[in-house]
Amino acid sequence: MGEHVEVGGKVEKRWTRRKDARPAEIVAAALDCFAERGFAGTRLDDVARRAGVTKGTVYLYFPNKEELFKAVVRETLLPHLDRVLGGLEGTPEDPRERIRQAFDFLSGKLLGTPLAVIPKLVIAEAGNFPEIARFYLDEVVGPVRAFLADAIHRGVELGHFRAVDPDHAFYTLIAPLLLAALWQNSLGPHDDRPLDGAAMIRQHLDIVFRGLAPEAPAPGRKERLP
Amino acid sequence: MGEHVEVGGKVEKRWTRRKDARPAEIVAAALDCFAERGFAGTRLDDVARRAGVTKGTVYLYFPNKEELFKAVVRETLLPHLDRVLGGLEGTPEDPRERIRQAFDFLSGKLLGTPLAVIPKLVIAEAGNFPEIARFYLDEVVGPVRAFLADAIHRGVELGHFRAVDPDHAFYTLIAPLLLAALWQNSLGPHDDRPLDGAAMIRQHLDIVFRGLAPEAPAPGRKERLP
Amino acid sequence: MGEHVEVGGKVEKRWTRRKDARPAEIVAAALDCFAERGFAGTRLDDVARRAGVTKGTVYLYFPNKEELFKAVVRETLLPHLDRVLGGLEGTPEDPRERIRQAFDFLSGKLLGTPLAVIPKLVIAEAGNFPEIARFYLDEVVGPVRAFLADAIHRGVELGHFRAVDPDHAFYTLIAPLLLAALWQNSLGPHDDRPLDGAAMIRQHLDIVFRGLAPEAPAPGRKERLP
Amino acid sequence: MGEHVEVGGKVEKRWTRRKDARPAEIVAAALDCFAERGFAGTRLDDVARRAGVTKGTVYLYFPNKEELFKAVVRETLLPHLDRVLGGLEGTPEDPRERIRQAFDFLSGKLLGTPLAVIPKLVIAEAGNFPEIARFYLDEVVGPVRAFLADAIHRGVELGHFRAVDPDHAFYTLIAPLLLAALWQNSLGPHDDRPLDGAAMIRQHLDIVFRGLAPEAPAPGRKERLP
DNA sequence: CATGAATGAGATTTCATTCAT
DNA sequence: TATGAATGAAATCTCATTCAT
Repeated sequence: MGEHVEVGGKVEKRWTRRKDARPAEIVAAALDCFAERGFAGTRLDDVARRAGVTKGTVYLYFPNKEELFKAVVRETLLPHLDRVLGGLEGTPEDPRERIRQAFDFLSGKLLGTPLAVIPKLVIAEAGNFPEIARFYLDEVVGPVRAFLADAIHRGVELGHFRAVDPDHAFYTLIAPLLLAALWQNSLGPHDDRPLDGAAMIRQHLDIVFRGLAPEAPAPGRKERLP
Repeated sequence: MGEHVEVGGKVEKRWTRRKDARPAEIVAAALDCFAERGFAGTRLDDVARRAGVTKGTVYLYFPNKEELFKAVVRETLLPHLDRVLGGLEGTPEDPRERIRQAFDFLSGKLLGTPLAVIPKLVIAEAGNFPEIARFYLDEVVGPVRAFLADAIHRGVELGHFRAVDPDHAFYTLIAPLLLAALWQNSLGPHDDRPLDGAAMIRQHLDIVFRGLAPEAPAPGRKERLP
Repeated sequence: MGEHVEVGGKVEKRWTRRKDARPAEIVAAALDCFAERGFAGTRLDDVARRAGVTKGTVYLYFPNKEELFKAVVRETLLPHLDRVLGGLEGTPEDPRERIRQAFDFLSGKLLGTPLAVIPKLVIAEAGNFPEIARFYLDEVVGPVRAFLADAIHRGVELGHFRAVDPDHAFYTLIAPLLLAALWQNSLGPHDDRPLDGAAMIRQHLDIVFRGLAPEAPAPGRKERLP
Repeated sequence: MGEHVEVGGKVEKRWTRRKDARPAEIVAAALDCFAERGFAGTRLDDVARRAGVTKGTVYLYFPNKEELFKAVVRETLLPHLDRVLGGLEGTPEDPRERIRQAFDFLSGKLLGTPLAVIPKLVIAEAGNFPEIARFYLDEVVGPVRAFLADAIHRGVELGHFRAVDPDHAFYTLIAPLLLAALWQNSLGPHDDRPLDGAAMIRQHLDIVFRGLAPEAPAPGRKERLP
């Protein structure tokens, strides 16, 4: 048995000690695997190999597969949560601006980043991991829904929007963003027509803002849509 | 245990249940299991038990787990496909009516029915079953997208809609319906706020149709929105 | 892969169905293994091979190794318990006769039978299986101790024995029997001097009965010791 | 973490504990673990933790688990062997006194000391460690048996005892002592009736000595047994 | 000397699949 | 057709052992 192994095209020594880096590397590798094959479909051997370690090392940092899964969701989400939800707390008073800014943030943070696989993972495994489902509801869905529904609500109150149910409108607003994230990690790669998520989202907001505009052609109002 | 029982002096088959129903029962049971736990997370034992048969019987009708999975998706989809896609071929010339009618159809066929778990299943397993992914793209996504994008396109041409990209607008239209279906089979059960999918969809169409309406200045326009 | 396997020198078909026989065969095989190597030292593979089945079959009947172990102790003990403890309920009024008869029974049931490995097993694994320890105390040690201590007690009351502590005398009585059982399954096989357990026990009872005889040379008493 | 710490202005070795003590500490810790869980059931990690060191350190002193086990039995036994067996070589000519003194010694050295777990360990692992079995037979069982059997033999020759088989009588004599040691380290802790080993042994010797006493009537008899 | 991260062989356990009945 | 005992490959998990620091 040789003294060296090839990892990602690079020859490395066995027995390299990198305590601090390991857990994060394993979590990253696991995220990829879980996203590709789901929880049950992922073999710890694959996670280990992808992380450039052996199975034993995975168990050095995570007591079992289930805890690794939870760690993956949490760890992948947590560092972004503050920034994303913090990003929502933008200043603009105008509800449309608030929403648009939030969407810029969300789509920037979500689409095309590894974070985008999390929704798929959570949706797919909610049945097996109620704990994760609730965590995601509390920490992600809840705040985002609160922020957007509140913005819509204020838009209605301030006369920028028609009288709509803010909670239902929330789905109208958010669904295409989520769908784009799911698409990229499921059917997208098998589809021949590529989806330009950012462009789609731009037009989406445009349509929805017009759809939310007050009934009467409020005289003197200037709709500015980029 | 013998193959026959004597009932009232007559020898009868022990299992009188129509044997032709068996495969369908197994598929139905499998759909539930796959939807709950995913492909790899589902044990054939569970499928069998839920179908009221034994594992061996499953293998009588399906050569292996993978084929059972494909059968589930196909069989669950196929009997609806014609009706749904046929239903899309509704007559109304007015694009908004066409779309509205299609949505009535789709949400009626999807939300709250066992069919609603299919999208989740396909999204979750697309990585493991490219064949299924392509089948779903070809047989479901494609036609629906073609129909809706075409309706939008014609709406634009006929002056009912503003000039929008029909492919992108398709996502704006369809996303909340899909999201509702996913929600019901993943996070919904863990959320304390129930989602009234039909009501949401109604308002959604309302918003989108207004958002697609041509620029206001054209006087003499008759917006008819229920 | 051949259609036949060699089990115990005999060629047998694979896939022989013997539902009723299996659990007992597995328990018997496991008893041997556990007795030889202890709980942790026993590989389920060995148990399976010795029982002429595969690992999977073991798990068909026992949920895990621990339950198999408990089953082994219980099942090995239970069928003998009634007979052994029942055998204690001998009729003779004379305490010495009661005790002697009980010892005949116990040594007949214990020495040289597979039952003899149980004490070793229980002693060795009491630390890991408190449940087994208590079971053995309750079901085996308790009754035997009660019977013998009671016989001694009555012997004292009736004037057949000196005034001794029956509980302590119980150890004097029983220890060599137990030691013989332990010996046969541990050091005995490595010793060059074979131990004739039955003979040893005979002399043991002789010594102890004399040692328990009342102080004064009770006139007219006839000690009959074989 | 540096190898040195500054204490009161002076640089001192961080680990001031005598390094010579380490192996003994590890052996002591291992004895406890092996006694509790058996050889295979003991994790080197536990041994290390109990000894206040790390696994690596164990390997500094013992080439592997098996050697550690052998070392435990040997090291635990050896320092006592001389004293115990030496103690047996007591002066008294009277065989009963010789035996009683030996028992005082043995029960003092065995009961309630860490030495008492060795018999359990040896009995439990004799199957896996024939070498240990033979070592124990040669170094412990042999000398003790020789001493006691010889004492009994001489007792018979000198007319202090009846004509008995010394080898069998050896078991009658020693069994309760051994049983007490086993009991304390296996079932005893799970029993609600505590065993006063010393008291039991006292009465035991009393009974056995009486049981070995020559037949009353024959004054001046000299029993000679082959 | 001592550490403890990393290893990898081997154990337990699961479960899709087979096949005698 | 239906069963379910039996299989065996592959998964998860454990832990004695190694070695860079």
